[in-house]
Amino acid sequence: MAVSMSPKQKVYQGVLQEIRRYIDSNNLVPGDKLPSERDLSEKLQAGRSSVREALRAMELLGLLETRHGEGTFLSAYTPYQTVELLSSFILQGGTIKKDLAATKRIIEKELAKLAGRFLDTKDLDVLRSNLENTHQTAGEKHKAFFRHLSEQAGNVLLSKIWYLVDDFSSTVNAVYYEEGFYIKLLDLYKSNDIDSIEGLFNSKIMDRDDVN
Amino acid sequence: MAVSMSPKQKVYQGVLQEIRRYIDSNNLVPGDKLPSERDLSEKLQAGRSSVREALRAMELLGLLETRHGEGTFLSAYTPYQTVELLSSFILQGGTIKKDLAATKRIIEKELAKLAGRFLDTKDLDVLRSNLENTHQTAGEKHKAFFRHLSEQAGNVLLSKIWYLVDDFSSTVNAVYYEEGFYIKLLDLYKSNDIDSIEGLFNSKIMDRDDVN
DNA sequence: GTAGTTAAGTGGTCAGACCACTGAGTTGTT
DNA sequence: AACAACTCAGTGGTCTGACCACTTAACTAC
Repeated sequence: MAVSMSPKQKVYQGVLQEIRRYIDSNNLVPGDKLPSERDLSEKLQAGRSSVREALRAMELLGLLETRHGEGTFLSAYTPYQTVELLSSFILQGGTIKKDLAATKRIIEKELAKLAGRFLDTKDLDVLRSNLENTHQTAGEKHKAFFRHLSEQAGNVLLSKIWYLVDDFSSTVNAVYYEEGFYIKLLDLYKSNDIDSIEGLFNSKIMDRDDVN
Repeated sequence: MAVSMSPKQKVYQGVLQEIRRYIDSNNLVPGDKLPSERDLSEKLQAGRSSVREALRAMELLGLLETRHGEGTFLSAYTPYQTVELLSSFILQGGTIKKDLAATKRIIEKELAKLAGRFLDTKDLDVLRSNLENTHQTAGEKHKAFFRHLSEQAGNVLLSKIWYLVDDFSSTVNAVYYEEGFYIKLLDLYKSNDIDSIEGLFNSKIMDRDDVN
């Protein structure tokens, strides 16, 4: 366990850092292969079990994917397992819930404004037909709606943050806006009135929380 | 490895489920103690290392807390450390650099607006004297300024996100605004004109990037 | 050439051994 | 009796070495 560590950090946490550094310095992208567990164990001078603890944790977070007999691969962030696990621990505190909802709304507002500059008629059609889809719940529609917006916003970082916050938010409850909200937003897009988006999002609370 | 499992589920995932079920059926609340690793290992007929992989993963998610020599305890779910880890991964990648400044500005804007509702005269004095500190670079002043604001904003999650974005941003170049910007913001606070903050941040580009 | 076999590499899992830390009981001193 | 020091069982932290299961590619036999 020679992974450098200042205080009483656990070995697996040190391994976590090292793996992160490795990914960074080698410019690995999703799909790329990581060294084998035995390799890592030797290079980092840590037991294989410690290396595995780090890898398993990262796997659960959706950061990487392991294929038996093949190896461990960096994966695009797919939070499925995380969501599923976290969702069963919902009972907790109000502060977090409040922060999540507020932060999510802020980010969605800004994504909406950013995207507004790039949306064309086709995009608006997609968004509208998405709202009319009867096979989705309101929560799913919301997600699809803003996913599309985030793709058009031209700010990858903000989009990723949205994914993250939205994901965590989902573990608490499905948050979406009242139906008229999306319509109004589309109207603003159509009339190219980007400046009014701020006001729309700041208008009185219109969130809906699934009872869950 | 007798934890019931349909397909080729890994043992640690089965353990995860069982622990979840245990918590549920025993009505454990944050602070309660879980069975020891050896107990779980025996009860679930799984190797201790597998049990540990599950526990470590849950720990990383912030679902539980382990105290050396004492045991493993259920903890209140705080997504913040997870956010931190995931963010560090999200922040890797090429095109993101150019989004950093924009995202940072957005978050700072919202923090400024949120904090505006809570700032008192003393806070304003602190902020002002901070600007007049001659021992700091413009980048340091900026950081201190918004750190204070983030503390007053009352949204821990958004603050955390700011920290991360700001940190990463620092590794690229020091980003701050022109001196008049902060003064104007303080004036808006003094006159309690929160609504104009949006406009201030959206006004023409006035960022300064250190060449670094 | 193609099908089947083999071997190396890799993740999956387990058992057992120590170490380090905590807390409660035990002992010893005053 | 009160308090300090010690002891020890319980628990997490870590490592090692051993197998098993799966994948891939090289090799062999036809």
